Amino acid sequence: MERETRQRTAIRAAVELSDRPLSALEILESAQEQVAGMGIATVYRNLKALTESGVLTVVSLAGANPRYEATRHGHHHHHFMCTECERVFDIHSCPGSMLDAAPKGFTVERHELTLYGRCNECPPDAERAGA
Amino acid sequence: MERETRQRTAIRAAVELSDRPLSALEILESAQEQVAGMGIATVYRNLKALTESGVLTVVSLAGANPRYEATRHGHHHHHFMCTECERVFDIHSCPGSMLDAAPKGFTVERHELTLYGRCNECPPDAERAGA
DNA sequence: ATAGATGCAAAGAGTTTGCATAGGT
DNA sequence: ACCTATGCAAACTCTTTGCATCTAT
Repeated sequence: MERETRQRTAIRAAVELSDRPLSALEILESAQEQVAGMGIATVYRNLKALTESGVLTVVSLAGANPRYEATRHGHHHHHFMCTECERVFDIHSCPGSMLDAAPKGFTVERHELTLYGRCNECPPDAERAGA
Repeated sequence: MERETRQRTAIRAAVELSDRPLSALEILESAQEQVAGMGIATVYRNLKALTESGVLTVVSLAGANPRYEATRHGHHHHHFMCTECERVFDIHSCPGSMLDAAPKGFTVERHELTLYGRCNECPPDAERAGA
């Protein structure tokens, strides 16, 4: 990662200016607003490079594609995924405890907690039906 | 899902007799010990049918392929994935609390917690180096 | 006998990679 | 000018699907 290309700048900006973790496709669409015609391969290559250099962090989710966020959000947190719009949001807390709940002889290195539900823009069905 | 074929029986047995959740490939390999030449498509088709009929449950993991387990383990639990051998194990506890940690206006429907580390057969590097 | 299930191979989604060319430095 | 980064397309992994054939009932 040695050159400051328009593509790299746009990709980095897309992630760093977002208030939530973005998927590769969301990043492509956002970055294409700055650099029309950008290819998806460029996004993946840069996400990989920026992740390896520590600028970005991968957010792995159960049953969903990876999302990417700026590492500066880097204080250990978890995520919420909306089951309707599939957008992912940060949540700033952690069950901290119980991480020694693994069987004897097992060593816990890290953990991922993901909440699933409806975000504030996608009200649950009950609410849509009612008043 | 109407017929009791040798393939379906072997697939179901593979999952139900396992003490941990298995991936589609692990299930194929296990089931092929009973029915040589079984195809992976048959595994996927049966996993889908058995899941829809409630016999099996999908275990979605962050950053890994889905695993499958018998639904009878069905008392809400979480999982541990070994970062060395990639096998997944059940852990029978849950952070229960903090599930209202989502932002205002968000509704939590469910959650997934995954621990990552070394299982009892894959000791961490430190331990391998030392005595 | 009949209709669901299987195996194979092709098709899809998401991601990675090879190669010629464009573009930062 | 040099060499990294890009764009395109092909390759890859995991999963799904179409189709002819097999088989449980």
